Amino acid sequence: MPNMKQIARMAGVSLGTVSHVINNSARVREPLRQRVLEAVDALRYQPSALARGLRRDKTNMIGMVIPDVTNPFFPAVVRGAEDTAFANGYRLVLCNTDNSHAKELEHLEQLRTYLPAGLIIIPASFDKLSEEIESFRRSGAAVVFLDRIPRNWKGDSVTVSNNDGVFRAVEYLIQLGHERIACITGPLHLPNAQERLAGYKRALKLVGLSYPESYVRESTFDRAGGYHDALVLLRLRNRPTAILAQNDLMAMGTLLAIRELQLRCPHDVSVIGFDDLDVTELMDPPLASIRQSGYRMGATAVQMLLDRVNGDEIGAAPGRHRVLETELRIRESVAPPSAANRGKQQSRKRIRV
Amino acid sequence: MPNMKQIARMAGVSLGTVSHVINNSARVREPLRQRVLEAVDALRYQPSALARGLRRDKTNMIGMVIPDVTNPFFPAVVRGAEDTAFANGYRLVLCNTDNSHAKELEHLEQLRTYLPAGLIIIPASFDKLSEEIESFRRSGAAVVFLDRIPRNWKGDSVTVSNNDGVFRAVEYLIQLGHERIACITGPLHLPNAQERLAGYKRALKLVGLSYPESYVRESTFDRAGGYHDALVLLRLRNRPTAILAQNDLMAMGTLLAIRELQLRCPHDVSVIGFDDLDVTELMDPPLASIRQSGYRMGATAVQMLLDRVNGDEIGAAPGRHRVLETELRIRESVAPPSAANRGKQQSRKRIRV
DNA sequence: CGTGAGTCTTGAAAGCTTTCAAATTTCGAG
DNA sequence: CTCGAAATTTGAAAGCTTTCAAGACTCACG
Repeated sequence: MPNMKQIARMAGVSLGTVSHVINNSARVREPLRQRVLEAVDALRYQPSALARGLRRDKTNMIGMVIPDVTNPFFPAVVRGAEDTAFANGYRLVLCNTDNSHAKELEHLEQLRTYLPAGLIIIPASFDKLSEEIESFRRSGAAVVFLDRIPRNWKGDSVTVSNNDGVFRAVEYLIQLGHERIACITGPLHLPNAQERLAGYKRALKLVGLSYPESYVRESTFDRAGGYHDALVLLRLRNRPTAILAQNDLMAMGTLLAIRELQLRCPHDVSVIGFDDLDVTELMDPPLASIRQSGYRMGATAVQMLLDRVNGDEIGAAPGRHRVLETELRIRESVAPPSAANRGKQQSRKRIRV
Repeated sequence: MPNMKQIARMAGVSLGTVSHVINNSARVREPLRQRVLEAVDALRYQPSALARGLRRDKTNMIGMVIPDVTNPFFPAVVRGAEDTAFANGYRLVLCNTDNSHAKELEHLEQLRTYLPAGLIIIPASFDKLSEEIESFRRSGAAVVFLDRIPRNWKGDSVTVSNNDGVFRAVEYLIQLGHERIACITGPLHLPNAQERLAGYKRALKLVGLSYPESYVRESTFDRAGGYHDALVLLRLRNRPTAILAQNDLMAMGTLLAIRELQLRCPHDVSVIGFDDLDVTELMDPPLASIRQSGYRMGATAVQMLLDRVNGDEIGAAPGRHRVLETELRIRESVAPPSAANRGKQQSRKRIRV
């Protein structure tokens, strides 16, 4: 591991000059410049990122804090982030929180000691997070929230149009003739779950469809959760003819539950998910879904972060809030309600919320 | 961001003492010790990972170099690695190479300047890699190869029993009565693709089943590859009754191709994949697969790496080569060949390889 | 009370880079 | 050829920790 001193000696110049050549931080006359570059080449010198970070008070790392790479929505986000980070000379430190506040905190505290250029975070906790995040910003790191945004967050963020996406999906179901539409939500302390639920309610309200309270079930964003709550919904006396699951994993669980009860999708129950994972088109039946591009979210977040880092004044400009579009992808898991199920038509009245 | 100097002043001791308390690197009398700890608490002091790494010539980071998180097999590996890394106070820097040598090299060169404690790598290139890897080891980092191992690698590694896994799967197909068994392989410059192919050949040879050269198709480890080569196989005059795809993505592509040609799985063609991804049981039909646990691979790799790091002499002990078991998971995509297809029985003769 | 062996503490050096003020060189003009 | 301004180059300091040799204490023992 050669260092600058060796380069300086070999090139017959001072430390400062070597630094200037490497960083283009000052004009250096051509002959010297050449000698330095030759030495760098000869010794295969690479500056120590540690020493550099120590001196500059900032490294080229970006902390990426997510709940769990194993959840199939997140890898695309990570990839989008890593690609644009890499393209700009930055590296990603990946941290899984499992939605645990304690783990999140530990990751953040540790990350901070590396003086990363910034932080992309899909938060696990909301209220208690702010102090640690503030401490990050004070130390000069740019912070971008992704997918889930704490209410009082004033900085940069990237989300998708959760409300609208679900609204259009439910609207579509209604147009097909569905009147008994249920919704399996994620944990309602998460803003994105709330927004998706709001979109559901908005669509029903618009046409004056009512729904029993039992049609909305708060669950967890995984397959087991979807499976469990779908079972409950499907056993209701007044069984829904369509189920909107707030993500694809829950939708998969719903399909399993339907199969288990010997019902058929879409004949007996239509299902729509959210995310539009790659695999959903291979399922039985292929799953309709509200598409959001994780890749674009990750890429956008890092881009915003780098804009901040390269911008003149971190924290000076007001926070930007990017909202990416969603897109409804209809597949075979959705169909008009069958004659048998359509029977007990309900009168359209005001929704009770 | 308080530093040690401030702690020292506040506690009325010297820098050295603070360091000793924090690292337990020397006995410190209780009263001083207390004062230091109080100061640490009061100022919420955390040592700078950069300065520490610079001084110690080693950080608590582990470089994780993989082809692509977006490939559904890898997230489990990453997660397994991150979990055991985190549990031991280490952090993961994630790098995607897209199987490009250039990207791999750039990642490695950059990583090295951070003096990571170690490196877990699923290599993209093989021959040309050794120099950079050697340079890593010389700088004191432990290196563990995962999943794909260069021929001449003498250090630590983790793989699965590729050959055996495929052998048992093909054996199973043969027991069901299949005689026309095809194989879609990954790129054959990859050791794991070679091993899986060898397992296939071994099983056929054992019972003296021959197969036309056209039954082995080298493809890419993704859905598009599987789809494309399955189409070719399915259009052969002597259509195979079973296809072994060397990973689940290719198996999914195969299912798509079968559907596209209006054939039925498993009635017309049985399919077995490799990996046993979570989603495969939801597919149409549920996909049989040779299971390998990515999580365990990742966790094992980091454990081996940390053993090295904590061991006395890095590089002293000979390389350990862990081979994890695979397990055949039969699902509805596999059935005995139908009567119609079984017709043209072939005489069992020596295989030609 | 003096001494020597331990036991604690300390301060400085080292690890590698960036940056800044100061020193040196270059160059054009007179 | 000389001078002053402008352009380069330099060396030291700073950033924060760990580690090591050396100094300061403690304490039992004679």
